[in-house]
Amino acid sequence: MTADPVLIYKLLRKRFGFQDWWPGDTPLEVFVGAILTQQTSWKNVERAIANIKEAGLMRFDRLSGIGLSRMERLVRPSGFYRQKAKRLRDILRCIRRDYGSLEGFMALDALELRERLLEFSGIGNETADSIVLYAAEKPTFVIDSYTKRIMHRVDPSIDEDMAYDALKGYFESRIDRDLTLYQDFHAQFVELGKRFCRKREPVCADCPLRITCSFGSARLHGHGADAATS
DNA sequence: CACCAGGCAAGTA
DNA sequence: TACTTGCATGGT
Repeated sequence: MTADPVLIYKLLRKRFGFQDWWPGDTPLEVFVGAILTQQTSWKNVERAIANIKEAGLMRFDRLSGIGLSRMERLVRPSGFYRQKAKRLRDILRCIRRDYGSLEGFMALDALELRERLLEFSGIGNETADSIVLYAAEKPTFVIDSYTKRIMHRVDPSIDEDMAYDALKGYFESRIDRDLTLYQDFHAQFVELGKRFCRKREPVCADCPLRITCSFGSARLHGHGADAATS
């Protein structure tokens, strides 16, 4: 058993391949998606994003200026629509007021950008990091519930309730700060989590990665010899 | 029917 | 700090 992030990434990458995750057309689309996907399946978020696009509003100068009721109508399929509409609109207006454009805001360095994002109501740790990593494209490590669950199963000494910044630091101190690597690593965790590490998924105590026992042939955690060497 | 999905914030103790 | 509740739709 190991909790070495570098090895875990190699195994996941070999098993699932490069993910090319979150390929939004624009930084704004990624930004909007990051907020709308909170506690919501991506499928529903796609509907909301489609609504915005079809209305010709997926442009910062337009979306930051629409009314609250219209925003509510647009994002309704993503759930929590009253909260999300208000928060999204407030955030976009604030960025326009203080930075003029989304690019101007995204031009802040990663740490500064993260701090500014966390000041907004509606943006917490995971959403802030997702925006920095996938919209602004600056290397910061994203932690989500899958990451915590998987790491806990890989190494039970890692508490599933571990503080966000602590687990984030765990990865960032062990992996080179590379944009594509950080983006793909998080994507790999989500892929593994969705398929083999859901809440009620049985834990396999015999497997080095304690995820499940039904991984298929291209073994991630192989019972055989190549798990730790490939 | 219950439970979950790529969280967050506000309130309470 | 730690725990609880509200937010709301859609899928299994």
